[in-house]
Amino acid sequence: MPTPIALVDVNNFYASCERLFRPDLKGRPIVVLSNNDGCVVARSAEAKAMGIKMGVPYFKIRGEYEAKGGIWFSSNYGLYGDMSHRVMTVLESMSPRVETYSIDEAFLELGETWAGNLIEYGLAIRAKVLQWTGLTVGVGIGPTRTLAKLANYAAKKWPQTGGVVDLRDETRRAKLMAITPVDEVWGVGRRLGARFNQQGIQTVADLVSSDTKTMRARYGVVVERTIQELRGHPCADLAIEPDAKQQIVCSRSFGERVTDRTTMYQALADYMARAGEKLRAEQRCCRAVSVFIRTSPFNGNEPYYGDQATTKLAVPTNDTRVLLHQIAHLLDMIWRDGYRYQKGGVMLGQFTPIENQQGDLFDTGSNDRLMEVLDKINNSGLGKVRFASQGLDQHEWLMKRERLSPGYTTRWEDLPVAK
DNA sequence: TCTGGGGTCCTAGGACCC
DNA sequence: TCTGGGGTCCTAGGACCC
Repeated sequence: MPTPIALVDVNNFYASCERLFRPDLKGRPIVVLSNNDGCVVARSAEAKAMGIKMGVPYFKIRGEYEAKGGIWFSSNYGLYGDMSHRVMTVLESMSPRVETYSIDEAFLELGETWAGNLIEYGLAIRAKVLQWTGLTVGVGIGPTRTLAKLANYAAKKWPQTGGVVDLRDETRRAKLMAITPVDEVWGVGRRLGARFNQQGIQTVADLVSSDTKTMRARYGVVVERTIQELRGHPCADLAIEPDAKQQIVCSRSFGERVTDRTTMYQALADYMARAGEKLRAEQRCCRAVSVFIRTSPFNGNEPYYGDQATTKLAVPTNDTRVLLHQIAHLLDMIWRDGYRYQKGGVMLGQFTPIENQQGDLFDTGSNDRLMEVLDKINNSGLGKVRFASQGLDQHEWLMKRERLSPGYTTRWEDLPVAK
């Protein structure tokens, strides 16, 4: 019998974070929008009940939604990141082995202390997270991560479970699977779901009872693993230590269309500087540097254009100046006049550890100190040092965030005041 | 007017090597 | 007449996740 695993996630995470500091919004529908206030990326229970769909462009629902009293916020990742950290800290106090899976989810290995009493354990987790952070979590328990995910789905779907479901019992599992659509399974997205349906696989039970060999031949090894996990055979361990990143991407949709090369260059320089910071935080150097630009794929009235260009550095680097230096010739390779660009970005890849760098014979000296000082200043919260190529203005126009909530937990000036 | 950002893994095919 | 087999690395594309 494999060690039981719990999947714990925060209900309506972003929307709950916003409401945490705005008790006056209790009972009101809340949605949080993506960057540029584009799509709906999180919904409160009330907004879900109104039928607001995940990922829908906000302008399509705005009129009706606001007429019905709906509230919206721009994404406040500083706030969500900090609240996430608090939740994870509580979870780490409840289990010695925790895998942070996303900003609002974690897998916990359940030790012997709690064996046989896992519903109570789940309830204890909920109570403690609520008391310490004010956020409500759901808990799904099973012998594999995929089953823990499924249990978590059930805990959300049926409130009478009290927010905790244990799927270690096979009879219970079979009952749930028989009534759960196959596309609720972790790893089955829209496309696979549609192909399964076509093949007569409608429920999770249908998938579990399918022939493994046939499924592997038809859909590949990922689907085979999913089936094994649904049968209770673990195919992956908990990833307690996150794997080193294999690529770093910094990209944004623009608040306004970009039509001149100089502006595009500044935007890319801005992303590149950010990518360099992330690279150094990972303690890595990179060899591959790419930039990409594209017009909107949604605008039928304009021709679409998008392309990317990559260069391989002779010597791996994490020096922002070297990275910035690549932009001009990469942009030359793909820039076309006459288009209204909607998005641009940079990518870094082919990483090597920082400590065993091959020295550059012709290098005039190490730049480590400069980058270190730069990062320290920029992380101090006291001010920002920028490269000239990023432009002198702060390009606030690059991203729209019309309704950004305060940094309640991350800025002294924004601390909520108790009355 | 208005459609996110940042990742992962797998597979197939081509280049290249011995 | 007749044209290997096995391996690696890289890239592009497709699928998925939150």
